This record gives sequence, C-alpha cells and structure tokens, in this order.
Amino acid sequence: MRGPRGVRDHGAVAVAQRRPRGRPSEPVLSAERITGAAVRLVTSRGHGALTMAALARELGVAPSALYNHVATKQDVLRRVQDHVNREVDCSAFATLPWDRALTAWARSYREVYARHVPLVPVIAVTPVRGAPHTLAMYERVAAGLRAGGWPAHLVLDAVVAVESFVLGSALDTQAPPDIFEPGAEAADGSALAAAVRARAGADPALAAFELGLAALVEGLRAALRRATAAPTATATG
Amino acid sequence: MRGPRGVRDHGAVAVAQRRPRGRPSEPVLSAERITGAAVRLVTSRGHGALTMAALARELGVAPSALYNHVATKQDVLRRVQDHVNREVDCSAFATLPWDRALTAWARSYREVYARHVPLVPVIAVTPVRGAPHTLAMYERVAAGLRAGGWPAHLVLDAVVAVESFVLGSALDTQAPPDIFEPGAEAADGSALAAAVRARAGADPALAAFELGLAALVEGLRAALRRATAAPTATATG
DNA sequence: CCCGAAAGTGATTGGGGTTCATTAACGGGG
DNA sequence: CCCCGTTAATGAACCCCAATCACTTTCGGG
Repeated sequence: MRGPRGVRDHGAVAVAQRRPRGRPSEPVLSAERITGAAVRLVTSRGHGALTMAALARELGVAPSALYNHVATKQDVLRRVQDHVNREVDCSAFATLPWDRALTAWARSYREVYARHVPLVPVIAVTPVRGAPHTLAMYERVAAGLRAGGWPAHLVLDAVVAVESFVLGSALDTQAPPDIFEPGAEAADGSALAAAVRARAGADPALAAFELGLAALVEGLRAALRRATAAPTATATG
Repeated sequence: MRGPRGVRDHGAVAVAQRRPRGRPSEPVLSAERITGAAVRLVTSRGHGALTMAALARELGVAPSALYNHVATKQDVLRRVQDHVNREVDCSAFATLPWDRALTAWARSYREVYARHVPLVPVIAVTPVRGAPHTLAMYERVAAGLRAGGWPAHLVLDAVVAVESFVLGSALDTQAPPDIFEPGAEAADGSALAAAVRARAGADPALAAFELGLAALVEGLRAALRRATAAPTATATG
C-alpha cells in the first residue's frame, strides 16, 4: 500500500506502474529506503523472504536497480543488522551498577537476536565502522563498564565474552525441545538420559541462559576484583 | 586417489569411467561413503566447496544419485557435523575434576568449531538422535558433571550454557581484527575508542574467550555450591 | 520366474544472486 | 547554453546450486 507496485493495468490511473526505461526524474531508491524495505520484509515475513527479487518487488523496482545503491546481499544484511541493533536495550548502564546493567543488556540482546537468528553469523563478522547503531550500543556498554571500574584493557574482552554467550544462546533458542532425547539405544546407566529426564520446565533454553548468565556475571565480578586488587594483571595459573 | 573418478580414457583400464545406465552390480554409494567424501571435501577445500555437484564428482557419480542415500543437503551437513564432533576432546572428564575438565572440553570444542564455523548454526538445531558421536560426547560430559556432584536437573543447563558460550566464541574467531575500530567519527571521549586502544595482544578473540571461560566456570562452581547447600533450589532474586 | 524395490544416469526445473547492455535524466564546466 | 560524463533506472541475460523426474537396469523375496 506504499509504492506503486500494483499489478493489473486499470488503464486510467496516471501513476506509472511500469516505469519508463531511463533514469527517473525523481529518485526512487536510496540505501536507506532499501534498508527500510528489507527490515519490513524480514519483520513481516521472516528472513527466508528476504531475497533480492522480493526486496525489489517491495520497492516497485527491478532487482538490478538495487545494485546501484548496495554492493551485495551481504551488504543489505549488514544494514539490516545495524538497524536491528537499535532494538537492543542498553539503557540500564545509565542507572544500574555494571553487573546488573550487563545482565539486563544480555537479556535484551538475546531476545532480539532470537528473533533474528540468521543475523547471528553476520554480526560476528561485521565491523562496527559504518554501523552507527551498533557503534552506539558498544559505546554505551563500554562506558558502563569503565564507569563500573573495569580497566580499559579488559573492557572489550568482557564485552566480547558476554556477547559470545548471548549469540550462542540466541542460536540455542532455535533448538527443538527434544534435541537431547537419545534414541532407543540409550544405555541404561546413561547420565545423559537421566539428565534429560530430570530436566523440567517450560523453557529449557531460557533456564540454561539464565544459569549461564548468572555464572558469567558472577565470574566477571570476581575477575574484576582480582584485576583491580593486583596492579600487574594477566597472572593466571 | 581413492575411487575411480579418473578423467582421461587410457583405454585398457577396465574400471568404468562412465557407468552404464541402470543399477550397478555392486553398490557405489552409501550414506557412510557420502559422509566420508563430504568430510574430505570440507577439510581439504573448505565449506564453500561442499556442493552436491562437487560431492557427486568426488564420488564419481551423478548428483541425483546422492538422493538415494541422503534426503537433502542439510542431511549431509548433519552427518558431517556428527563426524566433526569426534574431534572434540572429552577425555579430561575421566581424569580431572569437573571444572577443569569442563574447561579443557570447552577449549577443544571451540578450536574444532573455529575450523567449521558454517556448522555452528547446524549443531544448535540438530537433534542428537541419530548422531552417535555427538551423543557420545554429551554422554561423557554429562557423566563428568554428575560425578562432580552436579544434580541431575542442572546438568543439561550447565552443558548448554557452556556450549552456547563456546559456539558464540567460535563465531567470534572469524571476526576481523579491527572489527571494533570506530570510524573517524569516534567522539573524543569515546569509551569504546579508548578500550580499543588499550587492548593489546596478538589474539583478542582468544583473550576474550579465556576471560569468559574462566568467569563462566567460576560462576558455575559457585552455582553448584549454592545448589548443593540449599536442598530446595531455583530460588533466585 | 516374476515383479516390486532399489540404485544408478541424464535431463530438467526453479530459484537466487549478480552482471551487462541500454536508455534516459541529472548536473557541472567550457 | 550545450555538451558530456555520471547516475539510476529497465530488461535480458548468466551462473550456480539444490532438488525432481523419467528412465534404465539390477537385486532379491515370494
């Protein structure tokens, strides 16, 4: 209901439904419009629906026209990913102590990427350069950790550690509930089978995430204590 | 140098280089042979080289013949993934206390999947049913945790938590080294820019992994202490 | 011995990303 | 003011890849 990508030719309607051949008088596309349409497509019909053809259709344009504004589909994905990062809530770093803020951030981060699993392999590889929202997110997190007493040389390691856990957990949300169900060949004394039977709860992926998150943050608190107590760090045994 | 997928026709050599039309007298393919060829392809030429056509070529067979033994390419990937899991070293659980064994397992696990990043989204979703090596791995880990004193209902949560962190970290190994480099628009007081400058070391991804792993395991030790001290668990605030 | 199931070949389909020639409007410099 | 390089659109390819289908031949159980 946005652009003139209507199908049938009703005749009288003036607005071009098939654009003439050359460069249009007023611009039809832009990198921003493409990103917006891609986000719309993904949120409404899922990542499987994001094809260059569908994107072009959404914009009322020939597929090849897209390549005047984006280099490749990976490029589109990078833009979508940056846009999605806006949804991650970093506000807690302004108000809460670093460990609670980190926990809140991780929860939000996981929730967002659980809805965008195909972007997980993208974010892990995409530089923040040219991804303003992603940059803003990291900036807030880094500032929060610094304010919480973390030494500069450890901030990124802590951020990356939590992020790795979050993204892995986001992948895990896609696992079928019976993923650990061994077949009939499960041995009688199987510790795995026993663990499967003993595990209760509606959302096992969430339980694992919360257990791991609490453990990770607690461990980071201890690491920070050690790092600030001993002046010369990196002594591990 | 294995199968008769030779190219030129040397004349005298008997073995068929183009197979006749119908069903061959002795079977050419099997699910195992396909898996083996797929693993060979992936390890020698990378995951990008694993196409059904290349796989068929490797086996000296028409692509469509593969579908008599595997359902889909995802199926092939699942088999490759199970095979790859054999490389993960779980031996420490037999000799070390659970926390050190878990650490060793995580290191090996990450190392293996850093070499097979495209399998990370596969393992997260694949049921262990019908994946014997994967099953064996989890069995050993679960047994090790049980022996270390973990209550049955928490074993899988702990395993999944560590696994999520490991797989996320495996993805992170693919990140370019300057991934956090902000552009020229980095504000002067940017905590992120400062953190980037302060971070030293040849392998930042490894540093983040080790920091997170130590923290996670330490936190899990604490969680276990709490869980075994208080009989009625799941009290979190 | 016969006939359905199984396991190959070869042709084909369908979809997806990307490129290329072409056309036409824009816009800065002689 | 016009001219010409740049830009942005169309439409028709191209290539790769997964998967299917019709067909052929062999296997193996009743």
